[in-house]
Amino acid sequence: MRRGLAPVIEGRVLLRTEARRPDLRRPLPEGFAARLTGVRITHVGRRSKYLLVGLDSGETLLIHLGMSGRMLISGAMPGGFHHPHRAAERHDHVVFEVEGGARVTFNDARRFGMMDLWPTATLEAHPALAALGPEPLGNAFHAGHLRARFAGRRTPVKAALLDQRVVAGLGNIYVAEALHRAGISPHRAAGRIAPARLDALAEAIRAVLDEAIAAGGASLRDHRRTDGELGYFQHSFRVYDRAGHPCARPGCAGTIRRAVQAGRSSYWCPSCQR
DNA sequence: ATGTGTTCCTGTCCGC
DNA sequence: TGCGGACAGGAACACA
Repeated sequence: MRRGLAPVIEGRVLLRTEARRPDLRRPLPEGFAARLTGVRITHVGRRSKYLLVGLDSGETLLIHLGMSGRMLISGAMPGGFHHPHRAAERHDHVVFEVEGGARVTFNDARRFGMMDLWPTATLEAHPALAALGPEPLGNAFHAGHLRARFAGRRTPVKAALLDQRVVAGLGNIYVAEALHRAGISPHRAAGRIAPARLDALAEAIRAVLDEAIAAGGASLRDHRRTDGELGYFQHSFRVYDRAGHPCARPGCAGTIRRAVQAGRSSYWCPSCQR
């Protein structure tokens, strides 16, 4: 999403912002639309699952998509193309009009998304960001980090990887796919994984995320790219949403299973994930 | 401290 | 075709 938005909005002025309802999951901050009108977007960044839109007003707009949130670009598109604006649709909650003719619409059927404004100077102290673990694609994330964070923990590794304080930005799909690639059962206690297997896990996490980003994400139901197109990483799933199918690992004769852990579906191959 | 279960909201799919 | 129930990519919160 960041890669789709940056070429369209970075360096441009927000001419007008319309909040079509006062709240998403939580209330929008005081004066939301006014604070996002007549300000220039200096930078489009990301931390974990939060989009960070830096403004020359000294504030940063934080955006989380929740489960069903989309950021859709219309009007002036990257490369000088023009895509007609669409009529307002159900669940279009926030509309950004950008200098140069682009419009960005935040649509979120389930309204689990969030937006907030926070001073850029103290951004890392924002409650949603302060406790986050390292970026999985950054240098601070490696097997040694997992070893330290998993030490002594008896919680299933699936739950530990979904904990954003351990490593930032992994969701249910990418945890399932990474554990399968690393040959680790989602039920295994986090503190009982041999160091060599943590090497494989850290590498599997990076590989899954790299491939998923290149594919534009996974569009199972709700996810759309900023141009409205589907991502296609779902075609690369080896276990997620594949209960009853044969394991994709070469030479493995297992059958993918599904079980609920901590309220979320887990998918794994009992034969090659231990 | 560390773990699990519930909740927010709407849409879709499946079985009857 | 209609209806009820299960389920959905997240994360805050209550509680054991």
